[in-house]
Amino acid sequence: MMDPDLPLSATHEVRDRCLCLHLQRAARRLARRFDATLRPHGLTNGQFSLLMALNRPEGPRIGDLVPLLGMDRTTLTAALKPLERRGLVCSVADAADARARRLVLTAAGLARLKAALPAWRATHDAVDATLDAGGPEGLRQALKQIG
Amino acid sequence: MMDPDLPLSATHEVRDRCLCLHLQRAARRLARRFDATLRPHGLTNGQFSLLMALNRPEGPRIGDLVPLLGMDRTTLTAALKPLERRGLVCSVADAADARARRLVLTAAGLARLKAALPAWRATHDAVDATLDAGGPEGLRQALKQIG
DNA sequence: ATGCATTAGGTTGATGTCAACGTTATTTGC
DNA sequence: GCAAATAACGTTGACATCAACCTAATGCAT
Repeated sequence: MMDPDLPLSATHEVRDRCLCLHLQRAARRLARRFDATLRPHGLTNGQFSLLMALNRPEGPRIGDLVPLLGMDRTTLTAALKPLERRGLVCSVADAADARARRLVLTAAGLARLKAALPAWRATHDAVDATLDAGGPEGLRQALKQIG
Repeated sequence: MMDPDLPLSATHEVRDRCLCLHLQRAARRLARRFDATLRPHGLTNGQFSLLMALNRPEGPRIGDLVPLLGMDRTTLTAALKPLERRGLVCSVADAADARARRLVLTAAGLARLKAALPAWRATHDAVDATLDAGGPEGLRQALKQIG
């Protein structure tokens, strides 16, 4: 039945060792956990991270967020649409560069963020506590090397 | 300008410490890297993992893959559609349970997998080599604790 | 100054992702 | 045996994700 060129051992190798698979799986599960925590506040984990990144003296441009969030520029454009529609974010033309737009938290967006912060912190502390080997900092370091 | 209830320090706390953000970001970047490696073979990283999981003596049911891939059951249903349409996977009714269906690699799917395996291995080895602190095994352990 | 590469961003199409809800089949409790 | 609970799966709707392709503005080099 099994193709000798693709033995079960290859399947098990991917299952047990593939960092891409392990990372995707852990990311999905952790995302669901944060999504559940943030749901009462009407935010997903990605929306929380994005909104929080806008809390600066000067609103960032889309391109500024790419290295921070690690997502494609066009993904960001799409992710902003529901937030703008819900009035949590608005974009203003950049004063110095007509190509760019600055992203700004609205009062509603700021209120949403402030309300959600304790939930994020509680879940985050709980996750941190489950990490022993190397501690959370070791994991963050390892993730930084991968990214 | 900045709301005193949501100071910059909170924003920096999320940016620097949020494991959810760090995990999502690393997962996106690594996914793009594997996607690029697998693109000549017409597969994404997720499709590769999924197809590889079907390489068993007896095709698994959808529910069997949920813990392995860590994704929602309905996500799996959706992910299978393009693969079935392209003739890489087909589903057959389970002999013992009329509710379930078994997922089976087609000959084309198997060929695709075999062809893609060296690319996966090369990229995977390269990623492994970039991890020093704790080594790849330490990271996998940490990810398992999170998931 | 002007031409051209670069940069910021948008749009489209395909796929990935999940919650909420519904259907059908199995199992379990009595 | 049969009713209720459970389990396996599908569909829908909303959002996330990226590659490929496009427009417009900036900047630099001559």
